[in-house]
Amino acid sequence: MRTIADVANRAGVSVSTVSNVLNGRTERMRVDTLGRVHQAIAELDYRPNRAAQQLKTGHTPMLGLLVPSIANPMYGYISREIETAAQERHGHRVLLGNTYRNKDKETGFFEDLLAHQVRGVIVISSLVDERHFESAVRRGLVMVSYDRRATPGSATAIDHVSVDNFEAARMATAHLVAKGHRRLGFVTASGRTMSRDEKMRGFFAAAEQAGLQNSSHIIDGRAQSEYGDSEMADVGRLLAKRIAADRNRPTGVVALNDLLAFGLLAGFREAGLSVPSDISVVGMDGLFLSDLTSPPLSTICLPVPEMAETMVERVISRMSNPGIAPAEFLFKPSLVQRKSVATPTQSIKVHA
Amino acid sequence: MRTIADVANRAGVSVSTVSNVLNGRTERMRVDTLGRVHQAIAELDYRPNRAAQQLKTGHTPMLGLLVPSIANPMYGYISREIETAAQERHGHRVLLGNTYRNKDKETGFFEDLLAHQVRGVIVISSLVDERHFESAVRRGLVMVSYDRRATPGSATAIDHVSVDNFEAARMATAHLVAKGHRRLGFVTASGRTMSRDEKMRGFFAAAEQAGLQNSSHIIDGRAQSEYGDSEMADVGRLLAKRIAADRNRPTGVVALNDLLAFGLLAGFREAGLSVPSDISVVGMDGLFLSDLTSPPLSTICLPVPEMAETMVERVISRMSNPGIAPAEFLFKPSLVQRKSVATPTQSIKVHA
DNA sequence: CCAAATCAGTGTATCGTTCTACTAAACCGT
DNA sequence: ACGGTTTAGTAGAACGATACACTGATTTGG
Repeated sequence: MRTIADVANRAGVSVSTVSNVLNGRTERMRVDTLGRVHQAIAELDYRPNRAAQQLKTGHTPMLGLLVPSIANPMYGYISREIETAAQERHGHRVLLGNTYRNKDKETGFFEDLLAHQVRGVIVISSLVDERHFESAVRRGLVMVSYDRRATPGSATAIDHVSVDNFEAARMATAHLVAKGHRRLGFVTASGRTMSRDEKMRGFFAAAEQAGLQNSSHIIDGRAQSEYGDSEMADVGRLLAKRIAADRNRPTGVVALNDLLAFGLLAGFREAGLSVPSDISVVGMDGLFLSDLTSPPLSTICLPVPEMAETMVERVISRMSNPGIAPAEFLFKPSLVQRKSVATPTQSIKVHA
Repeated sequence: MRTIADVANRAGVSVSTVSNVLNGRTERMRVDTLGRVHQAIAELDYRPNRAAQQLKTGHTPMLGLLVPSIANPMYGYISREIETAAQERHGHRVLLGNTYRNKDKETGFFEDLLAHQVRGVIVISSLVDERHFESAVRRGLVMVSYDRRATPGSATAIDHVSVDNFEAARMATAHLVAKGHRRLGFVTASGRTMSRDEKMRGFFAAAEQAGLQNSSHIIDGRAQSEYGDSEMADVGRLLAKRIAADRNRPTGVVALNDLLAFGLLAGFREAGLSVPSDISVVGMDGLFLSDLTSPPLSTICLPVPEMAETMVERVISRMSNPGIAPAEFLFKPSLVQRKSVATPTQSIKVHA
């Protein structure tokens, strides 16, 4: 590895001068000196050692990114957008970690980031209890959290970026109502994420608005694990069978997310129920895969690239300017109608 | 941030001694000294500064991971297994990059890894032309490449870990043959990955073996981009329509990968063809999603966790022991039969 | 009982940068 | 011609760890 001293030698200047050109302090510098330094850098194919820079300056162009599981297509999508924005727009690399929604794994990742002097981290879809974030934030981590709302009581300085989950579920539910459904279900894996709670509230709000509070229910199933990707679909499949067996079942259901909806679609098919003629389904997320199911899934689409860009922009600007107060960013979801929702038939109990 | 000197002060020893306990050189050390150091570390909540360690030692417990797009569920799955193995079994963190199968992005990532003194990198599914790897390897990167075979001529010291793609496609094709299919297609997005070439060879080998070389064809379509996740499915959908319109179409097709197969399934459905009664489809990858399609996809399953573990084990051991010669690791795929393959009906041209 | 060996540490140069404080030369105005 | 500015750099002390070469005390062997 070449060092700054090699460059200085070859250019016939001091290391200070090389450092100055490296850091753009070229105002008081003769053009030919500048030229010689640039040439020496090129000839030696020199690149500054980040570890040394970091030791000296205390920071490094790197971001942490925590996801429950990168195998989950939704988190994969978000992560791609985040990494691309961080890299292309801000020159930052990203350090990825799967947390499996495990508190110790999250804490361990924060410790490592701190040890590596990485000061910015984006946390995707963690648990409701955010107390283990506090210590890390107090020790200097700049954090933006996705898919959670700010906790009113909490003093922890964290940015929150999220889709309006209440609105997302409300829209999905209202869509079903508009299509004539009067018996509704909200299908979810039991778990403890904040977005889930918001969505349930949105579902009930829409049901109530339509005067359907008595015929609207939560249908939930416990997943094997908390982070769910294949598990999420498994829960959907299982619940579909439970729903199919219920002679008083809803005519339309909204699923916690697309993955769960995929499981639902598979489960209904296996149970002999056809979507949408026997039962309507609407998902949430807007995965590209939701266009490929049978039938193509009507879903609530999230503005992922915009949210990703906001998250990256926030961590990076808050790192360089600690004065910026943490804020909350709520994005609007949108309904994409495909083929999994229809007007309910009268012959609902035909199967019972 | 606490430093090693703070710990030394509090424990009443020299920094050397603290460094010694940090690095496990405790043989010649009185238990009480060791105890005092440990206590001081705990009391101050001290963690060594990685940047300083790195500057001194020249390495850091970190790995690079390059994928075409982490939004692709297959790469997400592989990445999750890699990150988990690296972290849990070797204490290494992973630096992720999306390459979009772009040479400059790959090269840029290598440069950054080198600048950060990260010496190990796993490259997932890059292009056939690996010449831009050479310079990085020469400059010290320990590389393992996934989904490519070693290039016989090349002297570049790279490990290759892959599934036996030839065998995978051969198995898929043989499965179709065993079910009675006599007109076969291999559906692919045109692109220039090495695994694609291997798979095509496997397809033809199986066809020839069955004496079907004259009724077996490649069906390919150009994708919008080279890295394809949603694009891959789009190609499948498009090609499905082309196939459906062909009165002399194959009765069974094997798809380059599951994502393409998903597109195929959707496309056939839209074209009014039913799988498997009108046409059989077999995928490759064994994504968890392939169990959720309609019909559930018969596919060739890859031993992802084992391959991921091997990749991680190889980078890490080759980093610490440069004497180890690069090698090639070929894993065996396995057929998982689901519902997308059936015996061809006689009434093939019913639709034409 | 004394030299050699062992024990239990310690002093300090070093890794490759950054950046503040300094300086030597050239240029002014009077 | 002289002091003061400006210009165009340079010297060197950090940053926080590591590890080689050392040392002063204790133990051992003959």
